[in-house]
Amino acid sequence: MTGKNRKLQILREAMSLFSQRGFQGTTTKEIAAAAGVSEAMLFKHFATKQELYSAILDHKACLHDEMDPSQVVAEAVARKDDRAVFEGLGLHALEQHECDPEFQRLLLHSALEEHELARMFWEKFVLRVYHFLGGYIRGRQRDGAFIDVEPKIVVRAFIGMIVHHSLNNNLWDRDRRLLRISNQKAAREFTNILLHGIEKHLGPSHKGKRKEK
Amino acid sequence: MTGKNRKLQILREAMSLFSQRGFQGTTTKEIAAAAGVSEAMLFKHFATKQELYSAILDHKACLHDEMDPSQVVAEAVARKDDRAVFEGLGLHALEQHECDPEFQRLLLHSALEEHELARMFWEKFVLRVYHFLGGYIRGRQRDGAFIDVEPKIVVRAFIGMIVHHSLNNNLWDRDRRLLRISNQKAAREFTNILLHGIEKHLGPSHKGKRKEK
DNA sequence: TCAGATGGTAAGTAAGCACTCACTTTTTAA
DNA sequence: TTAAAAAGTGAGTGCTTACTTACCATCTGA
Repeated sequence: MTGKNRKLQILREAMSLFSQRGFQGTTTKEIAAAAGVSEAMLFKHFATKQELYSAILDHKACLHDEMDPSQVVAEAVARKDDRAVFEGLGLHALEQHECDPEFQRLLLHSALEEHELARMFWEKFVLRVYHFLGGYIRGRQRDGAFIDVEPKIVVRAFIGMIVHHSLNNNLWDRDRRLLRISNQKAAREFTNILLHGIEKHLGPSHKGKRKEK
Repeated sequence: MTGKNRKLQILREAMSLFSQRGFQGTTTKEIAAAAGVSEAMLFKHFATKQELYSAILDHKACLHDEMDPSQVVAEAVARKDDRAVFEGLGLHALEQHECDPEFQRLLLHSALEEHELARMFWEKFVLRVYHFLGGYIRGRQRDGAFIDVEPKIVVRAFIGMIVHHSLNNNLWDRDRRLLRISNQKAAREFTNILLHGIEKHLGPSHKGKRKEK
C-alpha cells in the first residue's frame, strides 16, 4: 500500500478510536492494530500521538470550510420563508450529526480535554452560524415579522433544541427509549415551537397575560 | 485526621480531578497529592481506582433523590401558571449547573466513557423530568391551553435550550464571548420563546401561513 | 544489476501507571 | 501504663505506555 493511503487509513482509525475512547483512553498500539500496521509504521507517519490529533484537525478543517450554513438555506433566505430557513438548517444539522456521530463525540472529548480542535470548531463554525442566523433574525425583526428579542438568544434556543436532540440520540439515549422521531419531524416540530410557541393563540382578545414589567 | 473525613476528602478531590481530566486522564498519584496523602493511604480507603468512581456514584445518588423537579415548581403547577412552571424549572437548572459546573463535566465524561454514573443519572433524573414535565404539558393540552404537540418533543425542546445554554457557559464559551446574559434573563426568554414563539401574532386575520399538509 | 528509495517490522527502552508491602507514628481505651 | 487499633508512609513490583532502533523485503529507474 502507498504511503499516502496508509497515512490516511491510520488517521481514520485514530479518529474513530479517539471519538470512542478519547485521546488519553486510546493507545498507539490500538490505533496501529486497527490500521493493520505495526506501531513503528505509525510513528513513521506521525512523530507523536499529539501530531495525530493535530492531523485530525487539519483533515477536518478543510471539510468545514465548505460547510457554510448560509449555503444550505440560501434560497429560503432569499424568499424570506422563515419556516424553510429554520427547518432546513435544523434538518441539515440533524442529518450531519446522524451520518457522522463520531465527529460529535470527538468534539465533546476535545472540548473536555480543552484541545485545539474544540476551539477551532467554535471559531470556524459556531461563530459563523450565530452570525448568519442572528443576521437573518435581525432582518426579519426589521421587517416586523419577528418580536423584539435579542437575536443571539433565539439562535441559542434553536441550536439548543437541535444539538441537544442530537446529543440525546447518539450519546445519552442511543436506543431512543425516551423519544423516537425522524429528523424531519424533529426539525419541523422544533421550528414550529420556535416560530409559534406552544400556547394557543386566541387572537387579540387574549387573556391579558404578558405581565412584562 | 479521622478515617471518615479523609475518605471524604479523597473522594472530593477525585471528583474534582475526574471532572477536569476524565477517569483515564487522572492518576491515583494526582488524587493522593491533591488530598494531601500518600498513594498507599488512598488505596487503604479505596481498593481500586474504579471503586473511587463507584463511590462518587453513591455519594451523588443520595443528593439526587431530594432533587425532585416537581418540588421546585409545585406551587406554580397547582396554579397552572405555565410561565412560572417553565421559568422556575429552567432557572433552577441553570443555577444548579452554574454552582456545580464540575458535575456537568463529570456527567459528560462518564457518558462518553459509558460509565454507570451516566446511566444512573439518566434513569434517576432525566426520565423523571420528562415524565413530570410531559405530564404537565399533557394536562394543559387537555385544558385547551397548549397546542397539540407530542409533549415529549416540547420537553426536549425546552430542556435543550436550557442544557445547551449551560453547556455553552461552562464548556465551550466559558468567558461568554458569544452571549452573556443572567440566568434569570435566559430562563425568562427561553420560556417566552417556548410559550409564544418568535413570530408576531397578528390575530386571526393572519397571512394564511401554516401550510401544514 | 544494483543503489537507493519505499513500506514494513520485531524487539527493544525509559518513563509512568495502578497497586502492594513492610514498616512507623499517633490515638484510643482498659 | 500499655497494647492494640487506626492513620500514615517510602520504596518498591510488574505491567503498560509512547516512542526508538536496527533491521528486512520489495520495488524502481539508470
